[in-house]
Amino acid sequence: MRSDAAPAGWQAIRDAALERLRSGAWAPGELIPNEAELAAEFGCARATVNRALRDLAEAGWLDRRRRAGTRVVPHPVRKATLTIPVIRHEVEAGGARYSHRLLSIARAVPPAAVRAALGLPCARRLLHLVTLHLADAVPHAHEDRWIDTDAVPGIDGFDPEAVSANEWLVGRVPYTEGRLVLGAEVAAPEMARHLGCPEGAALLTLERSTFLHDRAITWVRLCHAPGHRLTTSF
Amino acid sequence: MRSDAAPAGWQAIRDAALERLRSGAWAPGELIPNEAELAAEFGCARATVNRALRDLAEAGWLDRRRRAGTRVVPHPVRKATLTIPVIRHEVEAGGARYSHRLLSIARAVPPAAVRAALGLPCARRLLHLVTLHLADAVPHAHEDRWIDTDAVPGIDGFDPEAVSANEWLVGRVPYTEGRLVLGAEVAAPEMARHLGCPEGAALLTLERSTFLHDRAITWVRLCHAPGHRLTTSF
DNA sequence: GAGTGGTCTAGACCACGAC
DNA sequence: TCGTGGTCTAGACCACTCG
Repeated sequence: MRSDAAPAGWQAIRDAALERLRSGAWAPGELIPNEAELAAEFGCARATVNRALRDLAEAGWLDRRRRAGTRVVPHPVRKATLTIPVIRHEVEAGGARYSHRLLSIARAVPPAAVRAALGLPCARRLLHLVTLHLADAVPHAHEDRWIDTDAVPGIDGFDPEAVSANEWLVGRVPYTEGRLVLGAEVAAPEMARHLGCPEGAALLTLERSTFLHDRAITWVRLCHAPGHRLTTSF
Repeated sequence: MRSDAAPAGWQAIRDAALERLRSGAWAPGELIPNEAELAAEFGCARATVNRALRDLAEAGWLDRRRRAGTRVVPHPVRKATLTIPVIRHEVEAGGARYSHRLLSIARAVPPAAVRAALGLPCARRLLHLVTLHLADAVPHAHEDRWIDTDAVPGIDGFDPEAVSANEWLVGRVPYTEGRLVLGAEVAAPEMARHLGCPEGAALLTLERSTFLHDRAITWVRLCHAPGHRLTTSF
C-alpha cells in the first residue's frame, strides 16, 4: 500500500511523463516520442496519451506542434498564479483572529483615477467605504472601496459594520472580469496612523477593479501593513 | 463574413455556453442542463460537450460534480495569473530601448536569508551579480542575484557584460520549481542612487528562487523603480 | 439505487506546417 | 507532401454522491 494516491488512466501517463521530464530523461529542448508511439508503450489509446500530454503542455512543460511533434520546453513555467483571498480568510489562515473597523461610509463622486479604472464616463455618485482590517487587533490592511450600488442588487441588506465589504461582495456579487494592479507606496501620515506604522514606511498595494458584463461593480485599493508579502509557487 | 474568427467544434460550444453565462441566461448558482441534453441541443457527441464544459470549469466558471450536475459558480475567478517576463522583453514591450549595466560580480558566501530561500545547508560560495536594468537609459530595476554555478552547466560561456544574467539564465537553464515573493521596501541611500530616485521612495520588490529537481539554481531580488506596477487581468 | 460527470476506446478525418 | 497533433464520434464502463 502506498501513502500517495496512485492515479490511473491519463493521469498515470501524465505522471510517468512528468517523471521523465523531472529526471531529465526527456531533456529540455528535446523531441519526445509521438502520440502513437507512447500509446503503444503505455498500452492505451492515442486519445489518452493526447489528454496527458495536453495537460503537461497547458502546465508549460511541453510545446506541441502539428507535424513538428512535441518538444520539451527549455524553461518550463513563466507564469505564477496568485490567489486573491478574502482578507478574513487570509488572516485566519495565519492563525490570527480577524476583525475589521469601518472608518467611513459615504456617497460621493469618486476621483478621476477611480472613474478611469472603472470606465465610468460620467461623474456619478458611488458608495465609498473605508475599512481597516485587523489581525489579532493589529492593523493588517487598509481598504478604500468604491461600489456602484446600482450594479449590486441587494445592497440594502448589507451592513458594513457586521461584515466587511470585501467579504460581503465576494460572497454575493458575481463578476465576469477583473483587473489587478500591484504596486508600492509610501505611508502618508494618515495611513501610517491607521496602520500603526511609521510614516514613510513602504506599503504593498493591491488595486482591483471588477466588472459584470462590462458593467463596473467595484474598485478597491488595499494597502497592506509594512512587511506584508504575497507569495506564490510555480 | 465575420470579422472575428468563428471557432468550430468544442470551442464553438464553449463560446455558446460562455455567452449564456455572460448574459445571465445561466445565472450564478444555477444548475445547467446535463451533458446529454446539451449534446442533443448542439447536435454533437457528449464527449464534445464534456470538453467544452471542462474548459469552462477550469477557467472557474462552472462547478461540475458527479451526480450533482453542473452549477454556475457564484463568484467566477479568484485567481490571477502573473506572467514573469524577461526584463528586456518587459522594457521593450513598453516601447523603450533596453540596456543593462553590471554593477558588481564576485564569488562570495550568500547571506543567511538567501541561503534559507535556496535551502542551502552549508555556507558555500556562490556567484553574486548585481545588475541595473535600464529603459531608454533610465533606471528600471535593480537586480541582486546569486547563482550556484555548479548547478548551471555552461556558465563559463556566460558573459554578464553582454547579456544580463536574467536573460541568459532564462534562455539556457531549465528549472522545475520556483517560489515568488512580492513585497515593498523603502529605497535606501545606495539603492536610491542606483535607481535615480529619492531616498525613502517605495519600491516594489520581487524575490524569486528557482530549483531544478530540488537543486537550488538561483535566487534573485528585483527592486523596481518607483511607480512600477504589476498588472494582470482575471 | 440511480443519475451525473469522468474517462477510455478504436477509428476516422482534418489542419497545420516542416520539409 | 505527408507526418503530426487536434478533434469528433458512438458506445461503453466507472466513480461519485444525492436522495
